[in-house]
Amino acid sequence: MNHHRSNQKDAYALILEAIDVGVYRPGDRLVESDLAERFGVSRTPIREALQRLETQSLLERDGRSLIVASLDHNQMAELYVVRRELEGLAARLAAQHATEEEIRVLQEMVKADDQLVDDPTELAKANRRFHEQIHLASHNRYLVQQLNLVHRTMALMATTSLAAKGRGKIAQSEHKGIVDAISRRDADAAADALKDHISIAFMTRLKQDAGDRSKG
Amino acid sequence: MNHHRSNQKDAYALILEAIDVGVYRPGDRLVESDLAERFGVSRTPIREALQRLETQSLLERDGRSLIVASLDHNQMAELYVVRRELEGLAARLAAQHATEEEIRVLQEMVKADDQLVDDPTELAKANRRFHEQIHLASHNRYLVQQLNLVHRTMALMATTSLAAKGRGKIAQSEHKGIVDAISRRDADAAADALKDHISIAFMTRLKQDAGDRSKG
DNA sequence: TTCGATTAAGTTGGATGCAGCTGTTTTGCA
DNA sequence: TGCAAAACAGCTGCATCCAACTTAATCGAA
Repeated sequence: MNHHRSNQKDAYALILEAIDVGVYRPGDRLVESDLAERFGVSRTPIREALQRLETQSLLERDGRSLIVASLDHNQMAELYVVRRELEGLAARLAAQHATEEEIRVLQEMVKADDQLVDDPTELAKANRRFHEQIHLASHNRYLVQQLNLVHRTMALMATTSLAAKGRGKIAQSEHKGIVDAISRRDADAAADALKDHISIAFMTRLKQDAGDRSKG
Repeated sequence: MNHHRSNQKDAYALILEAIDVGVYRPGDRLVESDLAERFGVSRTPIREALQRLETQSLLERDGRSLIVASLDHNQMAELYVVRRELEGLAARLAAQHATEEEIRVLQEMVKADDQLVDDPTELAKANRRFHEQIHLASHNRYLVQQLNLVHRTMALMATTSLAAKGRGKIAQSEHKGIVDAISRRDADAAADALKDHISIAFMTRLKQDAGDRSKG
C-alpha cells in the first residue's frame, strides 16, 4: 500500500528529489533503464519525467543522453540577476496584494525561524518556505511559476549560503526587514529589501566558493 | 525527403506551432491519437510533447485529458506584470552587455520595420524578432529562457495589439527610443522605455478587448 | 416518458518490443 | 607494439500492446 503510494508519487517528483538530495550530481548521466529499475516503473514514465526536466534546463543533453546540468560561474551570476529581479517583484506585489492573514503568517515564520539559526539544514528548509510564502503572497501565478523554476535551478548548486558562519542570524534579520516593509505596505522598501537580501546571499556564496577553491 | 524533414521537426515544435497559428485554440481538447495521426507519428512522441507543454502551462488538465490553456482577464494582467519586469531587465542588461554588432542589428531592425507599419501580420513577426534580439543582447540565458516562456504563453491570447489602428506606427517609435537608450548605454532609460512600451501594449490590448466585448 | 443502471466505446497511462545510433573494446595487420 | 578497422554492447527513440478508467449510450424499469 505504502509501497504503491510511493510509486504514485510520479517519476518526475522522484527524480527531482534525487537531484535535490544529491543522489545525482551535476554532470552525472541519467540512464533511463537504471532509473526505471531504481523506482520500480517502466521506462515510459521515466522518459516523460526526464523530458520535462530537460525543458526546465535541469538536465542537458550530452550527445544523445541526458546529464544533470551544472552551473559554472557565469551561469550562477546570470541566475542570481534574474532571481534578484523576480524576488524583488514578488516582494513589491506582496506588499500590494498580500492579505492580512498572509502577512501574519510571514511574521510568525520569522519569529519561529529565529530558533533555527544554528541548524543550517532546518534553516535552509525554513528559508525555502519563507520565500515561497512571499511568492504566493504576490498573488501572481506566473511569477510563482518562474520563481519555482529559478529555485529548482538553484538546487544544482551544491551548498546553501546559509551554511556560512553567522549567515543564518543575519539572514534572519534581513527577513524581518522584508516582512516589516510588506506589513507597512511599502512596496518600494519591500522590493529593495528583498533585492538586497538576494545580493548579499550571492556575495556570501561567492566568498564560500572562493574559500572552497583555495582549500581544494 | 522534405516530408521526412518535417517529421524530424519534433512533435513538440509541431504542436506548439499549431497552437501558435490557431489550429488549436484555448479550450480545445488535444487527443493523443488524433495528433499522432495528424503528424504521422505514434502516440509516444506526442505524449512526451504534450507533457512538456503541460509543464510550461500551455496546456492544462481537464479531468484526465489535456486542453489548450486559456487566459482570463486576471491571468492576462498577471502575465503582463511579469513580462514588463523581465523585459525591463532585458533592456537594462542589453544596455550594459550588448556588443556593438548587436546594437547595430537592433538599429537596422528598427529602420527596416518602418516599412511594415501597415502590415499587421508581418509587423507582428518583426516585432517578435526585435524583442528576441533584445533578449539575446542581455547575454543572460535564464532571462532568455523565462522570456521565451512568457512569449509562448502570450500566444494563447488571440489577437496581437499591433492590429490596433495606428498602434504599429507608435510602437515603431517606441522601439526606436528603446534602441537609442541601449545605444547610449543608458541602462535606466532603456529599462524604463521598454517597461513603458509593454505597459502601452497592455493598455492597447485592454481597449481592444473591451471593444470586442461590446461588439460581440 | 424519464430516470437509473449497466454496458460499450474511447482515451489515457504504463509496459514491452524493436530498430538505429554511439561509443567502446577487441582483433588483425603493419 | 601501435594503430586502424570491425564487431559488439549499451542506450535511446519510436511503435505497439495491454490494462484501468472515464464518459457516453442504450436498455430496462418505474
